Amino acid sequence: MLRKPSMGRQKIEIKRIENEDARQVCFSKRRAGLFKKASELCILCGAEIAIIVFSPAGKAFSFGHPGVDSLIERFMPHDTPPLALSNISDVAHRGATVRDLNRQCTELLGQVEGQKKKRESLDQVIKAARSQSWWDAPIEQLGLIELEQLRGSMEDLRMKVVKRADELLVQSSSSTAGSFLAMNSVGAVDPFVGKTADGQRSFPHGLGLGRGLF
Amino acid sequence: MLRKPSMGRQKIEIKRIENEDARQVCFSKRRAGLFKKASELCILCGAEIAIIVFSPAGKAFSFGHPGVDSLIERFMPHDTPPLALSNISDVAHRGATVRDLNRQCTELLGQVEGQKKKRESLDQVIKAARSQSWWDAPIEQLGLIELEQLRGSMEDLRMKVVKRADELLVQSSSSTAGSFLAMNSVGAVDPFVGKTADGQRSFPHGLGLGRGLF
DNA sequence: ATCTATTAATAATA
DNA sequence: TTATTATTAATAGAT
Repeated sequence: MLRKPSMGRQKIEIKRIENEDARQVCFSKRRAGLFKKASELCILCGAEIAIIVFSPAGKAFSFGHPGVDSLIERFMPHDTPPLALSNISDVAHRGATVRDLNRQCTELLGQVEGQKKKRESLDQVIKAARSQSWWDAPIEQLGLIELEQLRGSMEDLRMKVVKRADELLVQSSSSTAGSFLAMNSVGAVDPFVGKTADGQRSFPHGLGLGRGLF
Repeated sequence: MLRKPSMGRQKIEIKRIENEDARQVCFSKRRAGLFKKASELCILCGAEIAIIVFSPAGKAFSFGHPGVDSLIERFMPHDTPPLALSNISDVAHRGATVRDLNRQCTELLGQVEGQKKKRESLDQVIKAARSQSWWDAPIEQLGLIELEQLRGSMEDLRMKVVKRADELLVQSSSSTAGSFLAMNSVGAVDPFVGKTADGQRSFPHGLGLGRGLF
C-alpha cells in the first residue's frame, strides 16, 4: 500500500488567516475544539461556562453549561466582578520596568475611559435614531427627480446640524469641541480623502460645487 | 544528571475529578488553555468571542474580544442600560509584578481595541435603524459627539447619492443633474478612523423603506 | 511554578 | 462538511 503523503500538521503563526476558505475551515474546527474543551472543563472540574462566538461572517454560536442565559444573568448584574478581559497575546516585555508599565497602564486606562464615554454617547444616538433613521434608504433605486428631492432634504438637515453645532460650540468653547467638529458652514477641508478604499473612484468630476453640503 | 522519569501525561476519563486539589489545579490549567484557544480563534479567524467561567468555588472569570459586554448585548438584545461597561479601575499597584502589569496592559489594549469595534458596531446599528420620518431627527438633543457621528453618516449618504447620480448620468445625460451634484462634503477630519477594510457585514434587518419617502 | 512523557488537537490534504 | 494522518500543542502527574 502506498502511504498517504501528508505533511501532517504544520506549525502556524497566530495571525489572521488571509485565505478565506482556509479561515472558514479553521474557524469551524477550532470552534468545535473550543466548545469541547469547555465541556471537558465543566465535567472535570464542575465549572459553569458560557461561550458566545460570532463568526467573521456575523453568525452566532454559543455553548452553555448549565445554560448561556442563566450564566449571563449571573454575570451581568454583578457590578464589580474580577473582570479578566481580553488576552490577546501575553506578550511580556520582560525587560520593562514596573514604572514604565505603570505609566503605560495609566495611559491605556485613560483611553478606555475616554472611549467609554464616546460609546455611551453613541448609545444615546441609537436611542434617538431608533425611530428615524435613513442611512440605508434604497438610493440605488431612485431616479433623478427623487435624487433632487433628496438633495433638498439633505440641505435642510445640514442646516439643522450646523445650527445645532453652532449652539454647542458656543456653550462649550473651551473644551475639545473644535477638534472634531470642524463642522462649520464653510467646510473647506477636502471631503474625499480616505474614502477610496472600496475601489470607488472619487466623484467630484469638477462639477459646480457652489454650495454643497456644509 | 539523572533523568527524571515522569509518567508524563496520562489519559484521563472525562468525569468529575473528586480530589479537590487536583480539581483546582486542573481548573486553573484548563481555564488558561481555554482562554488561549479562544484568543487564537479570534486572531486567526477574526471571530469575536465572549467567555464567562464560574469556578466550582463560584469565582468568576471572563474572556472577551471585544469586550464581554458588547458581545452579550449583541447575543441577546436585552434591554440593558447604555452603560454597562466593564471596569478595570484597579490599576492600583499593590506590589504588582512586571508580569501582572503586563497582563493589565494587555487587557487594556484589548479593551481599547474592543471599544473601537464597539463604536463601529454601533455605527452599523445606527445605519441599520429605519423609519419613516427621515429629516426630523431630534438634532436638538444631540451633543457634539453625536453630531460627529451624524456627520459621518451624512457623508456616507452623500456618497451614495453622488454615486447613484453618476450612474444615472451615464445612462442619460439629463440636464437637471448639475444642480444636485453640487453636493459637497462636510469636510471634517474624521476622528473615527479604522473603518473595516473588508466588506461590511449586512445586518439581517429587513429594511423596507419604500421609495416615495420624500 | 516547572518539567516531560504522553495524549489531544489540528494543519494539510483529499 | 467529513476523513486521514503527520505533526504540533496541551496537559497529567510528579517535583
